[in-house]
Amino acid sequence: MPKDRAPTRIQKKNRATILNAALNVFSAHGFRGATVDQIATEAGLSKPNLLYYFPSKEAIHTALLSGLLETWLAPLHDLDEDGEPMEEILSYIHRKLQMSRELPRESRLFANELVQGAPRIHDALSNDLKALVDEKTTVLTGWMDQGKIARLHPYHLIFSIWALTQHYADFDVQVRAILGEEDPFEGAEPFIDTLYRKLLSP
Amino acid sequence: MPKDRAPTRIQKKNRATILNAALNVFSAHGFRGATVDQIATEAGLSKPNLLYYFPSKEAIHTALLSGLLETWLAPLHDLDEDGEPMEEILSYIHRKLQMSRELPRESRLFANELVQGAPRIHDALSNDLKALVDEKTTVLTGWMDQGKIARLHPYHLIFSIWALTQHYADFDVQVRAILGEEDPFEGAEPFIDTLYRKLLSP
DNA sequence: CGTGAGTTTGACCATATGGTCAAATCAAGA
DNA sequence: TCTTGATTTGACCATATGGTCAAACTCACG
Repeated sequence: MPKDRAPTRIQKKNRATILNAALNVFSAHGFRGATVDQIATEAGLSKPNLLYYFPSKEAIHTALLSGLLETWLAPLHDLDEDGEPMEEILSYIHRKLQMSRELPRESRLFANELVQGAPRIHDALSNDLKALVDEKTTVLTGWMDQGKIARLHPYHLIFSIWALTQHYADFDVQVRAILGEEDPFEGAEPFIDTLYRKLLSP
Repeated sequence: MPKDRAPTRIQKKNRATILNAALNVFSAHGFRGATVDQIATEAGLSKPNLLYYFPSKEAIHTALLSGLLETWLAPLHDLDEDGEPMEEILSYIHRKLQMSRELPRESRLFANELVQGAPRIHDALSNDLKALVDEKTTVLTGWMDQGKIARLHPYHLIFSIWALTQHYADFDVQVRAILGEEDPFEGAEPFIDTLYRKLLSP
């Protein structure tokens, strides 16, 4: 393995290449379904060379997940207590849908992990994620108390946003099998927007 | 393999046992993540004995999927063109949520398959599923034309129902990590009900 | 250049896994 | 009870897979 000094030019490039290749493979096949050889080939490296940069398959997966968790939660993080409630929420939803459109691999990486019981990120869920959600539901409840948005179960409101937006990335094949040529996001955007405008109107 | 005469008592029992065990294992680990040994152990049989009833791992998986697809689509099938629109749709949603609660393994079996691109059921999606959805969206559009429910993109309306209801089965760990002790379905039921009443009101 | 650290790889290993087979055991009807 | 087909299994096989290692090769820098 590379010493833990400042990473060289080559180390930087290869680590990034590997993580990108691993994202392709893990998101498409899940942890168990992905093979180190597949990732190595995808990255254009030999297997031993890949294992020179990461000590194990598990290490690559962990590096990916923890590196992407922040990105994944950023939209919710940005929900601003001091903003205009309806606008803030709709903007959050918009950013979330945008992520499903632009980062479907990341969405499926987490989906794979969650569907199988999140064996490798259970801690992050009950700690970081729960903390963030608790913080933001407080904000939502505040807005409800002020009558700015309709009173709803704040946790389920957030779940619904996750479900509706991530569905288009996670179950992409199904959506496309039904819609045919039509671009899923074309119709999803106004549909979801309408849905939440109606739902949240006080 | 058993001859294709009328199945014996033992054949019936063992096939059922195997499919049930396989549902446990496949839904928890995905196709690639499940092992024949695991399924055999779960079923209380030896591996060769299990392979006496099904010719391969793939065959078990296929048998499961095709056997459960009907069950899975039944609620949508039951959506009755001649019923009262709002009531019909809310009833469909209710049945769908009930399935997430009572058949989470089945939900995750399909979720696993879909997230990974549905390599083994792509045909069923573009044929059976698409046909059924097309049929029912026609009904929905009819109701919209009559002004019985709000005008919305009918496909996305159905997607939203799938997303919101199956989320509770597929991402169960995440939901529970955030809700803690609270029963997810306790709050989900009224939340989703409210959501669609507001959304569908003309 | 020369040299040592950083990088790459062919060959290899242990284990896991899907699947096979012949022999043994069991069950039910004549 | 006897016989025959159904059922079960221990032993085995080929392949796939995660991971190791020593030797070879590159590259940056004095």
